[in-house]
Amino acid sequence: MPELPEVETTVRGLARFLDGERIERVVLNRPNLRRPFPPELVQIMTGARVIGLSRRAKYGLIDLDRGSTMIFHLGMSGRWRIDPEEPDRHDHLVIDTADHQFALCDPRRFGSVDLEATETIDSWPQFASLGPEPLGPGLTVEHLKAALKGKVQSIKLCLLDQRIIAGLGNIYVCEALWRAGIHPRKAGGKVTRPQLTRLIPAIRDVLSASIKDGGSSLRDYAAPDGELGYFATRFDVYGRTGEPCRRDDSGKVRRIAQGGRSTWYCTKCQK
DNA sequence: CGTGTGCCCTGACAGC
DNA sequence: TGCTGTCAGGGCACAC
Repeated sequence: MPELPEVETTVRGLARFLDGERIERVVLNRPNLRRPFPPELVQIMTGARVIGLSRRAKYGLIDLDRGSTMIFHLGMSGRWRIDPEEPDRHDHLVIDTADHQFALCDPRRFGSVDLEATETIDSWPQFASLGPEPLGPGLTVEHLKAALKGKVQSIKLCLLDQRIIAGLGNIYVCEALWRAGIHPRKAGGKVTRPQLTRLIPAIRDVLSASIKDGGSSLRDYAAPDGELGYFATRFDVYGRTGEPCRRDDSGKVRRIAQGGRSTWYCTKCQK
């Protein structure tokens, strides 16, 4: 379920227990997720100290004191379990520190784990082509105007494109388009300047609200058997097929398919 | 190049 | 109670 807010929440949660700690043991329970685990992963991580955790787009980064950074992606179903009471059959990678255990659990195995040099992390191919962070200074109307110029593809699919904005997924694209009053089928290149001007705070607000939500539910994760990666958010359109619009209750939420995935929007207030 | 399609994988749920 | 079909928050390879 992880989109940007879930990854951010996960990274913050991990940091509380992992930052500054020495990794005593790393166990791989299978050879790969989406890709094979890096061959040197266990050797490099074992005995290393964690010196920082951060997020880029939907990737979590764990910096080690050996000049390497472990990069994880949670795919569709990944999450970190902290101090699990019982092993799960989908715990594919397990890390032990002196005081805690961290299990990367991912039933669908669409996630990934990579190891890269910390110094050159920005030129890692998966990072080099990413667009600006939605919560950073790079997301501006000028950037969007330029990135969407001439696009005939729908704005919904444009916003899912990580090269245009990094970190948006299906839920928050639907929610942001609803907040900004933009029809998901509108061509990217035809979204007007006033709409783009509304879209940026719409994106920032919906992501910030979710992170805040996740952050508050992190309290629950303080328990030794806590799990990371899930939190409840109240959505305005996502999954609300047939229900009245929260802005204008004469509008109805409708579900359509775009690029093989579902989009929810209000038939009345999104133009 | 831009755009569209199908697939990787397991689990949850609806309907019969 | 099984079975079957559908869908799921992501990203990539591939075809045109």
